[in-house]
Amino acid sequence: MQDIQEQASNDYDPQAVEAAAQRYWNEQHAYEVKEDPARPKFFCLSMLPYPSGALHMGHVRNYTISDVISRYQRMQGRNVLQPMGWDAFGLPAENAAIKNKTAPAKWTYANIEHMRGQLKSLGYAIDWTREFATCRPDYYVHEQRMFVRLMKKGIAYRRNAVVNWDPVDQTVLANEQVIDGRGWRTGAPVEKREIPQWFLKITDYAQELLDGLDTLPGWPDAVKTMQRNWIGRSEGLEIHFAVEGEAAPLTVFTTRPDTLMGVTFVSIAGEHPLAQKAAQGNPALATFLEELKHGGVSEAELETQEKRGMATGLFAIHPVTGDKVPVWVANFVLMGYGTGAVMAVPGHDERDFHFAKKYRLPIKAVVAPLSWDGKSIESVTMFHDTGSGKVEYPSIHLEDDISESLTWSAWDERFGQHGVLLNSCALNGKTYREAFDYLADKLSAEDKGQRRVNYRLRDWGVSRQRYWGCPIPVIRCAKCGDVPVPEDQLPVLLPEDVADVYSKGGGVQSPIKTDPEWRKTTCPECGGAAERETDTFDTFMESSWYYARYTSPGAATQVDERANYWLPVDQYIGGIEHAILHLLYFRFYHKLLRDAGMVNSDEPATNLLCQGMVIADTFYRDNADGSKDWINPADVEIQRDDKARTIGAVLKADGQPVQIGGTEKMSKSKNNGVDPQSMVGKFGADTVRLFSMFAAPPEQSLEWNEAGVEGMSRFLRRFWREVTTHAAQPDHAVVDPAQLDAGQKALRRQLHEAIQKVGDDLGRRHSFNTAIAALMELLNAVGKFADMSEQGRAVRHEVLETMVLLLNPVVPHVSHRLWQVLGHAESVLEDQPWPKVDESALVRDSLTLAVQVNGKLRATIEVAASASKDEAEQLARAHPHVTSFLEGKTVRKVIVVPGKIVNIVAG
RNA sequence: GCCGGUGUGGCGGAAUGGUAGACGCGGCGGACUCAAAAUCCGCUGGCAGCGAUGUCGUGUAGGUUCGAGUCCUAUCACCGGUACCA
Repeated sequence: MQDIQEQASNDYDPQAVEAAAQRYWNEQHAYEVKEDPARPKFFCLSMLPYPSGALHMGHVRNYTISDVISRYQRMQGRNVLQPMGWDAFGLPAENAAIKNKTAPAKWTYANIEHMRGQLKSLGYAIDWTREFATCRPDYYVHEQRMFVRLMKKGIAYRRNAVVNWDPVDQTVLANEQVIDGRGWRTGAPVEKREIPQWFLKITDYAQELLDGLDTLPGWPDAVKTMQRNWIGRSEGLEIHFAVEGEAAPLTVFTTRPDTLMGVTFVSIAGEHPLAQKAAQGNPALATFLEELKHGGVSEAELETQEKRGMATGLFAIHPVTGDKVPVWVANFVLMGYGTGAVMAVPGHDERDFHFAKKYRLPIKAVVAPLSWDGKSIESVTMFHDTGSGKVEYPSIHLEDDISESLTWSAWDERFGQHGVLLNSCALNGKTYREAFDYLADKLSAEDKGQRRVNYRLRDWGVSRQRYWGCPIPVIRCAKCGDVPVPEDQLPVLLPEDVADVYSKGGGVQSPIKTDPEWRKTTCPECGGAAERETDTFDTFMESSWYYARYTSPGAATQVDERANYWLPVDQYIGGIEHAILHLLYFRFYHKLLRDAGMVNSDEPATNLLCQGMVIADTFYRDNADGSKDWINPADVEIQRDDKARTIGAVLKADGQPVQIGGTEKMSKSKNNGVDPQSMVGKFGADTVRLFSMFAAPPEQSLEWNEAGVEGMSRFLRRFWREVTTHAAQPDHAVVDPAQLDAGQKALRRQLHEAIQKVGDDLGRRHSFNTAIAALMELLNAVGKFADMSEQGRAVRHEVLETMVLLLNPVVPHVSHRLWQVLGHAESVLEDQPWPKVDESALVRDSLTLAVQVNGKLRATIEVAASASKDEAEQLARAHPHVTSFLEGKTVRKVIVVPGKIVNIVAG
């Protein structure tokens, strides 16, 4: 006790406080957990980091949110699991290896060592005994075993798919490596190339993934909406168009069969076999198809490029009318989506409309809106193709109005809407639904089509032509085809010792692809010579099941029975950038685990929190050549005018001005990154944690600002001083509510209001910034509270002791020490129960009501807490500010919201 | 292009349809100090006014409501995702 009192009298020394607390937690194994059926469990999971080299503020934010929730939940009596691991495979390791001429494994392991130390300095309540790196064979062996089982089930299969090809480096490029249509390293124009790839049939689970979203009230609506749209369920018809001179029909999918009679051509993808065939005798078309191969494969690139097409010379037969319609190749039709062919209805589809106008293809109106600007429609003309090159557009004729603007000469949104059919023979007068059902029945009966549910979602391509990933456990045998590696031969090891390849300047192509020996093996079925698959898995594969592995450290199988104690995850936290891909694969893989009998839940996580980015100011100077020198914010001083507005900035080193470049995501390229480690060294982990929780609500972007960090440090020092000063005073009495005077009651009420608010903010709203603000207000209040009477000191003691507990989830090191300063034995504070609200302390004698006249605030009044609506109204109407506004007016209505406002409506 | 989100003082933000700007930063004034730092106290959205107070104000334009930062429609700007960055 003596040494505690001595230390307590000293100023707050974060380094000493944090080292002591962390040492104690380690000695106590405070955050190592086991399954305990007697207690409610809470699995708090953050997205595992990629070991890029150094912890960045985005990590700190993610893991601090997770830590605050974890510690709070444990104080609620839950058995909390908070694990950590490393998403250790990935492209950056290969890029770094090429640059540094070293092996990806070595770089990765060194980064993990470094970042683990950084994470530990932040004092997270993590069970480190469960840590793993996904690049280790004892992790990925389970992934390989699952894959060979999925092959046998038909969930994993191989087919061709298009990739970005760099013709100079002779490698496949990731979408982010394609910049303006060129390879980032070589600058060569990128080409599309079809290669065989492994896929997982996520589309078999499309409906379940869609329906499952309705069982996740704890997920943000934005994420669920994005996933719904991504899955993109649509109901429509599959329609077969016979092709003149071809045996096989052209199959299209449409959600608008009601517009079938408006089809004036059919569009197909450049890679479509029919286009390829047509090009054989058509040099112009062959050249065009060759041109379509330029550029990358990303949707953003494909969708924003100019819409282009060319006639194939082939004709399709309209399945109802028997008319001939031309078949066009169009660059916006993609082989990978649906059937690679679409029926074109330029009268009622915007994209087809623009395409038809550009290539002077006929436009036919077959659906009329029910009304136009509220006017009823008299008639709609069909198109006329005069044959002289002059095109007349269909037009709508309204009753009592003749206007040129109603033609199809320019697109109008209403052309695409449902309406009543016309110019469609037997279908005339039918609605969308009637036409849909009529055609579905008719085409099915004639074997020309059928009803179909289509999904936008495509199967998950898991092959990567890279080295630093989990080898795909398949053997290619000339005789037996693709044979899964037998389970007793797993894992297929990725060789880590490839430093030689890189030191010689190699590595642009995968070392296991360039090594003639690695692939050699024998076929497990026929025993003949065979080759291994040299592709590796997409790294989303590892990150799709890591959460489950945390529950079963050391298990010989992928997971064991412990998984069902911990799963599903109670709170998942990560960046919004993962809203679709990772979070969809994560949900999909959980269903694969379930169907393999390994887990018994349907969804992997019940609650999801998506945090925003960490951003910072940018500063630069222009170079003579037009490039920019980016300057780190730490080296810059802001200049202000007399109203505190920013007017400029100078470099601290030379005092000369620098340009201000706006606030952007922290990145190396803009040199606006702030190193968490240096911040911890300067201010301590608690201050860094406190700032990252206080500066913004978790789902918004957080602007790093060092002056703000200093403010947090100031708060902790004041809190420290307040507690140590109080603890140095003589013993305090116990609070006796009956004896409290008005000032003591007011402070105590503020405390209990804070308990209520902080609990709600941390536990339910995840509104950490407002919880901290409430505690700052409480500290301001206790700082002004000069009452040294016995009950005064007792109230102060209750406030400070409670604050230590309320702040513990955010600043656990400070709380750990101050708990002892307040006379308690050293302990794990998460085992203290969360403070309880004393309802009697919340009672108020009077309330402040806002008084409005016609919705505008005119006065505030104090009313007794027990005052009736009538009393409040009378008091409000008697207020002089109110009477002056009511002069000469008649009161028409008075709205009284108890405890809030009185609004007098007068006129 | 498409899908999702965000927009409030000089700045980060608060306000869960009911007093817009809590809390923090910055700024200004004061106390302490030989001085500075640290610390403490006070003020701080714009305009008008000595003041009481009035008036305007939540990207822009409309609308719903007794009452809108919050709900609806349109629009602009920025951010995230767009299937091989993680």
